[in-house]
Amino acid sequence: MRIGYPCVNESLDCTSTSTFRLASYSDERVELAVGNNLACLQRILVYNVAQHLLFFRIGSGIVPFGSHPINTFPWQTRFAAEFRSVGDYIKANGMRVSFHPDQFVVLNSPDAGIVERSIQELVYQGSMLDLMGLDSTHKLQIHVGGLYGDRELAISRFIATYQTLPEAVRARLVIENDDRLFSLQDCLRVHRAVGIPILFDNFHHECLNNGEPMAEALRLAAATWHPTRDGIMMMDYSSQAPGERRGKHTASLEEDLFQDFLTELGDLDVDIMLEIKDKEASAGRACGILRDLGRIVAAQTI
DNA sequence: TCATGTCAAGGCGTC
DNA sequence: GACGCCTTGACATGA
Repeated sequence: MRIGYPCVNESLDCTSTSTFRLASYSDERVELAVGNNLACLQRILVYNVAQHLLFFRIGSGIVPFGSHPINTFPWQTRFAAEFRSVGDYIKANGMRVSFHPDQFVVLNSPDAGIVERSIQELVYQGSMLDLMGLDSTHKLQIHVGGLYGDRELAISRFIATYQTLPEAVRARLVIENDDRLFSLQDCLRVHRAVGIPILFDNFHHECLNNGEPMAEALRLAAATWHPTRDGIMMMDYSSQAPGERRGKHTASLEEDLFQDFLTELGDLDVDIMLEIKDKEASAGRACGILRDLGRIVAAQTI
């Protein structure tokens, strides 16, 4: 079991997603930004290893306009050594990483242009994992997409598009149950059609479900992951922000709720991404709880 | 220097 | 049809 947090480290004075406006695009700015972003990503990973946080979601913006036609800078070759170095570090420390493309990636859109741009974005993000030399246990995480007033059609369009994806994307793509449109059961239908693993989100399941108890839902989702090809299940963990709109993520880990969740989890082995606003602070606390429970080993002193 | 508006990209729900 | 929300930081501009 690994614990992680997404994209941003609040303790370090750098960002791995620095960018600029499309209107001020230049190859020089791409080169500068990618160099800075990869250097910061490396620092974040070192920090994470020291804290024994071995799961990390890399931000989509490592390469500004990475899938936009304006970007013709050969960043894949220019930064091949840096990507490889990051990947080597990830492997050497037993880490696992993922990407979560933004909401603009909608594979089941009725608009062919949106689908094409979505595929290009997935190809871009998958190519970074390729450059890092990381296998198909490191994932690209998306939602099923929009409803467009017809659930059946929306699901069938996702399945049809999925079957046209490049193998490098398909091998890494996973779908996450969301909090408003596509429940775990919807994702299971997609899984049964094409074999795609389901990245389970406990908080979304609380918001939208078909009556499955949490423990059962976890096991249904975990069974969609092929042990060698996909690795153990990745999941997102969060809880409701007290007093806020339903579906809003909590600002800080509520330890009693996390303990309750671990009871539901039982002996299931998963990698947990804490989608909680204060990032590595809460991830560190979760790590401490699991260490006390003997679920993970203590961090190595370097 | 600081505050604030804005940024490639989608879709849903509300009014 | 317009707008806010998701979720979020940080770029870019103007005071």
